[in-house]
Amino acid sequence: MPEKNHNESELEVKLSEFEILCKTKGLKITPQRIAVYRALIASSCHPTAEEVYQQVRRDLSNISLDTVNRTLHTLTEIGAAFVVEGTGQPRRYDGGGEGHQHFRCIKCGRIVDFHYEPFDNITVPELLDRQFAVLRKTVYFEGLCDVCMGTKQLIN
Amino acid sequence: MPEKNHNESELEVKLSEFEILCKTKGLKITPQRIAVYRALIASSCHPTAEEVYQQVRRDLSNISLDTVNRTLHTLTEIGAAFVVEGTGQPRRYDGGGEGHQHFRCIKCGRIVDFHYEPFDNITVPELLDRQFAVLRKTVYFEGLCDVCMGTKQLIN
DNA sequence: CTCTGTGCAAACACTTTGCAGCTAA
DNA sequence: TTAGCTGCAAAGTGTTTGCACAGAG
Repeated sequence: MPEKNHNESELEVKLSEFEILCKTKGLKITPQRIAVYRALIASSCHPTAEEVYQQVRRDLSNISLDTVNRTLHTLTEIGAAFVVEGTGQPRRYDGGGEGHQHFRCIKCGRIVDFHYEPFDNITVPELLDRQFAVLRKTVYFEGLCDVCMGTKQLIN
Repeated sequence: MPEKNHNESELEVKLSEFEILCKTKGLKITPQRIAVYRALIASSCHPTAEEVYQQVRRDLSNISLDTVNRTLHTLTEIGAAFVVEGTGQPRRYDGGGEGHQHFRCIKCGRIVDFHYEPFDNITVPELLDRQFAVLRKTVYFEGLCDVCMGTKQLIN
């Protein structure tokens, strides 16, 4: 699993914010939760539960895949993680950190991250904002990636 | 499955466009494909394969769920349908018609459609447009819906 | 006539659940 | 101490695949 260049302090900040969030929600702070969250934000891609599991195992050698699944789901519910859009199987997660957007190829399912400044601060429609608590705003594109377009042209 | 107020001619146009698309991609025009596509665009929500199946059965009483699944997948590949973002199980599909956006509750998974003019014509970043064929642009929000916020407050 | 699409059934992959022991607070 | 968490194993659920027949082009 590729890793990000997080500096130490940034990581610490995120972790303590996470612990506070857990406490707020009445969740206990367990080594497993810390490890899963840590692995998630350390990953630069959008790992599956399995991938997070493999990573976390390095520290907690006897954590179970179920716990990773359950924890990921929990993180998702408290807004500490998100399921990547347009997902097929297996589900892919995102630490929800820096602003970036996704492009997904409808043919091969590949997800390409990109960052486009103007999308960083989209305004939430008033109506929506009044009614719901918006935790995450994403712009999401779908279409054919370069590889699949190439393939297409060869076939047709 | 709730239905849209499509007028006849609009439906016809969509269907013939669909047939042309199929031909372009070298796909045969079968009653099953027509029926699935028809059911999909007639639905105002984001039906699951199962829901489409139930609908289609009214006309093609012995179509199989597998065919519906397979067809939905095919439509997805040719850009005639899309999988709704942030999907868990079961997958939900969208005919990709009118511009609208989605809000998804991270707690209960409910998907709320909304329409906000300014989001209708988002510009695709040049870099992306050069490299990929963007077929669909979506703004997608996640957070807590009114119901789940209410619940939350009662619990904590 | 040919080759793709369909229906059926079995196989899969991932996710969820139940329970007993464990652990953070 | 005690609610909540974890690990294990088993059960689900939705999706995919292989094959033979049927039907579109």
